[in-house]
Amino acid sequence: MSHNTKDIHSIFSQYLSEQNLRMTTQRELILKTFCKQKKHVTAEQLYEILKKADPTIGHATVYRTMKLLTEAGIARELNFGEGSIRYEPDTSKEHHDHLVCVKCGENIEFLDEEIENLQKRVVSKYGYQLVDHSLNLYGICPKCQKG
Amino acid sequence: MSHNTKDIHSIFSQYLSEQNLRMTTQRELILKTFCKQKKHVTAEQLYEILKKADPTIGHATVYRTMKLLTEAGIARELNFGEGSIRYEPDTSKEHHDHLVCVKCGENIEFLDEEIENLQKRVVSKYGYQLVDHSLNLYGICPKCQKG
DNA sequence: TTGATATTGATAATGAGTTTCATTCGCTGT
DNA sequence: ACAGCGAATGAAACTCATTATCAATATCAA
Ligand SMILES: [Mn+2]
Ligand SMILES: [Mn+2]
Ligand SMILES: [Zn+2]
Ligand SMILES: [Zn+2]
Repeated sequence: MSHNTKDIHSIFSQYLSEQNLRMTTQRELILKTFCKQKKHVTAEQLYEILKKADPTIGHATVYRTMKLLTEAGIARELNFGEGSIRYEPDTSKEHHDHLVCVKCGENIEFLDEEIENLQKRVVSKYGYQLVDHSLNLYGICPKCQKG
Repeated sequence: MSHNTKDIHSIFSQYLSEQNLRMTTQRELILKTFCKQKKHVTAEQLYEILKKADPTIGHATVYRTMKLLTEAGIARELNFGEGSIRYEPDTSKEHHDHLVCVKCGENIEFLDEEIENLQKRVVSKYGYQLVDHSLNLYGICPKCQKG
């Protein structure tokens, strides 16, 4: 269920060759750096981190590559309504949704099988074919409730 | 449970006076026009509609007013990941979530009490205090499945 | 090694939304 | 009706995330 870096690298390579695209040193670096992140990062945040390893890397290349990683099923886009997209690895763990603190941004990943199943029930009730879903719960974390 | 236009107007008036703000002809027109909409509109779409009634109305006024209506509890912001915010009346019906067709944008409003309750269970499990939630299901509608 | 073509990074452009600011408006008291 | 003051407006400039353009460069199959 969980992939190591090598697996992910070959998943990406394969995706690229299927699309007649090429593996490059920039794409390798971005993939490696992205996978190392512990938190959900925006493209801009990742760009700042990448500049330390390669100061010549381009802004647009990071955006372009994150889009490719998403298409390849390696990254998942998260929209917490902040105005920018965050990314998380999509292959390293099971699907999950997010519980986000509106004060400090801290967030918890959860998976509720019952909710997942009920979502499927809603979708089929209306004859839709499920493609994706986005469930974000917004609240105040225990720490921020005190402060 | 449901409000008519007059109710909503007085809700807005009251909110404005509480905040030491003023009712204006622009705000009245925007409120009236917004409430007439059958679909979820973006501020930009509403601006285009409003220009027909008042060609002098300003872009910024529409954005500013939609924000006020949201604060007043009259409008609700929806984020379907399209890059812009849509608005729907928040007082005219019960809370609901959305099932959106990724092909044509058609969307269905649904309310699943079981899902709502399970969400509360998740939030309290982690000691958070629920503020809001956003559940969007993305799929392909029956019509688009054929095409 | 070569050549076709994909990729890159600098830069300009886009699009949603916000800020600024001089002018106008709404409201309260006269 | 009138004055005065702060709030509101519209035009235009601005911000911020993201995308498009394009000349120079890198990749890879032959
Ligand atoms: Mn996550
Ligand atoms: Mn709705
Ligand atoms: Zn917090
Ligand atoms: Zn459809």
